[in-house]
Amino acid sequence: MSKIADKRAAILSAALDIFAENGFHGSPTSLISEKAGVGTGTIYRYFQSKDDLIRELHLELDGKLQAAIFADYREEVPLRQRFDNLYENLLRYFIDNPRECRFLEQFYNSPYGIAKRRARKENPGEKEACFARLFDEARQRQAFKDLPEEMLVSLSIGPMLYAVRDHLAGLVAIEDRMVPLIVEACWDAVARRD
Amino acid sequence: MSKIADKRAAILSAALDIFAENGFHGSPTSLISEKAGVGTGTIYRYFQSKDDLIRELHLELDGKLQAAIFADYREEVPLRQRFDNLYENLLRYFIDNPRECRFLEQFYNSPYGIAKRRARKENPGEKEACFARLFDEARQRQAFKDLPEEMLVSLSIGPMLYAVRDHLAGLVAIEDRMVPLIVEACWDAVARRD
Amino acid sequence: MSKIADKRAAILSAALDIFAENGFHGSPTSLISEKAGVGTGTIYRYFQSKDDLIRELHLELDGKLQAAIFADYREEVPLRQRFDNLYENLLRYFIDNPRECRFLEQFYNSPYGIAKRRARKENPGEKEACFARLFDEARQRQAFKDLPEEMLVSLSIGPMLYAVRDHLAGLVAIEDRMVPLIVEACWDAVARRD
Amino acid sequence: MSKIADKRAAILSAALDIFAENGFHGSPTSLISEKAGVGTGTIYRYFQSKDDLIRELHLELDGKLQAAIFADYREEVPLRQRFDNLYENLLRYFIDNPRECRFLEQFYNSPYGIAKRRARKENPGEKEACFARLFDEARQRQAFKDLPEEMLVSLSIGPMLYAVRDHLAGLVAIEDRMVPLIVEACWDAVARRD
DNA sequence: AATGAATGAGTTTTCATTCAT
DNA sequence: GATGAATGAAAACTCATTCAT
Repeated sequence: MSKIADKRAAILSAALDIFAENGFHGSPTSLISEKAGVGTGTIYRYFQSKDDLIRELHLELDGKLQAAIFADYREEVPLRQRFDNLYENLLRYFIDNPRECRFLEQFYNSPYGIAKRRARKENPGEKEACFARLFDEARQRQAFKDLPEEMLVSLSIGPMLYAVRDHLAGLVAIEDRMVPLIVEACWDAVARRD
Repeated sequence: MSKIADKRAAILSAALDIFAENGFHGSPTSLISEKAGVGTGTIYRYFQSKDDLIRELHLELDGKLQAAIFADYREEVPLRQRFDNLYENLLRYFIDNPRECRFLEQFYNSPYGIAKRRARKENPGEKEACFARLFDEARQRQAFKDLPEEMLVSLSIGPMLYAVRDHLAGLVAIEDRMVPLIVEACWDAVARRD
Repeated sequence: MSKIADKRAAILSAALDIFAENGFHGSPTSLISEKAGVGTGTIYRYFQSKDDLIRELHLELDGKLQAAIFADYREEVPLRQRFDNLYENLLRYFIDNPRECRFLEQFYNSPYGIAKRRARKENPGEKEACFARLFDEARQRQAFKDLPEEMLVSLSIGPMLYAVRDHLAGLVAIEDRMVPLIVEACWDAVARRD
Repeated sequence: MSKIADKRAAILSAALDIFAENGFHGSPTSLISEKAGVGTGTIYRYFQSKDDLIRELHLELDGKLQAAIFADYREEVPLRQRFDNLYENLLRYFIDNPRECRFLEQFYNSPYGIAKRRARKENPGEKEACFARLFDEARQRQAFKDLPEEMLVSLSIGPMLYAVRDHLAGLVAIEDRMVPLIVEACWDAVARRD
């Protein structure tokens, strides 16, 4: 790891801490540079602006998140098993990485994130495609409710993300035994009842 | 409607517009007063500070939201009917009032809102109690999954709020025919499968 | 006393209280009108501006002060007796009227007061003339130090005003037995030593 | 002198000028920064707030003042000589440094200064102790009037400070030959008459 | 390349004054 | 005459960004 990468990484890590704690607007760049152990000007050698730093941080975290979710993904296993695998990975990643979760939550609720998601919808990546295939297959098998694919994604991910949000806010406690039940809730939300 | 209520209402409405659009921090009070058609100082005749304005706006909207949800609520109808009634009202309110939805989403994700929700958990109001009774009854009848009440609330409300969030972001379109299906998704997320 | 005089007097009294407590700049006119029990606009029916209110209040208090000092003044008694009489009256007035003292102290240290005193020097009133005669007589009799009259006034009044200032600030306590000693200090400051 | 000291000193000097002229409340920070030739934000790099700037400026000036007063002080010379030395130094310092005098006058009449003086009374520094010893010694020798030490300080300093105040206001002119007479007035104010 | 002092536009808030009622 | 709601200019202070070193 080069010196350059070190500084960049230090800035991103400090930014993550502080954004997760105080939000984008409650986080002066001076605080970030201080926590990162670099000069205030140094941020601007690695990032064009604070906004750019936020977007780059998102890219970084989004990559890690996808890697975590798809770490042990296998297309060939049965549908339900694939679903459970993805959602459990997602849930565990957020529980284990609260800073990342808070940042991403914030990001996707901000103008930055809304634009990003719109762009991604137009131009989906490999992982999104994988997700889409899963939901498409389920729909074709009549396993899911008769709703558009994007709606099914929202509905199935909602239970988990709300549970995590309240867990991180200290309003509920997700214990280990609850993990499968939460994943089940995600499936049940979109599964067709017989 | 008196003159006094007019100004206050104009400020609250302008603030709602602008907060929903730009977030709390992206909304200078000068923009709010301009949009409300009042002087910059006038905001401070009705609200002690910008923070106070945010909190008062929340109170206002929270009251309206609760009124909308419980508009036609009847304790005596069957459990599932009560559930469907509440969740459909909630969904329709947010679809019909996107500014309110965005504001509340933001509020409950901010330090203000997290504190508020903690306080409410300690000291629940009448409506919360009503909600709690519903979930308690369902659990006693073994209708819901074996999870703490708060977790069930998070899980059941998540599908809808995520669907609405994406709808308001323009990523999916909630059509009228989907409303019962979304409500069903909320129920299914927490219902016990036989 | 007419209604009109009542309101005016109420405003002046409230202003005195608040100026003495908080200083000119720490005293919003709204606070003054509230304490006076009148509308915020009413002040501007009796006074052209806040500055004007301050100047008028000064005039009022200055009149009262002079009346108090000269209440029992008699030109025909011996010099020293006249001096003691004036200075004791002054000291007692300030001890008994701390608000007035604080206001006047402030006033004479402000741009308003400095201009006022310059004007008065150019164009002395009856009481100033009386004072001047006293000091003039003393100098002619070689009773006072060889200094200009105004300087003698400053030197002789300084001990008392500093003692009162510190008394009102709570740093020293002027007890009754000290009054003659303080007056004596004023005399001694300017008296020629033999 | 480093660059950093330059800016700080420029701000303090500009602030002194403007405070002395217009008072604390009549001196916007924007005026200070403009006069100092720095940006508006720069003040806040060196001082936490305007209040802090005022307090720091006081500390600076108070230090200089004490240094000037005690520049050639010697404990071993006779009492009267020590007194004359201190008071003449004080007088000359104020005549030579009118801005400093006006600032300090204002400061000690403001809430800042009153608190400061109370604190100093509780917890006197080295110079105050020196002053106290002088007055104590004088009282034990029956040289001074039978009054508490603090009162003697007020009475003895009053003549000079009033004379200086009126001198700086342009109402009297202190000429060089008057200096010993003014110092004598200070002594006479508190000295016991035989 | 890295720094961090300096900047000034932009933000919240106050308050003397006005004017419609 | 009296009111007090409304005003907006002006104040203190913040912080993303620049640039000389």
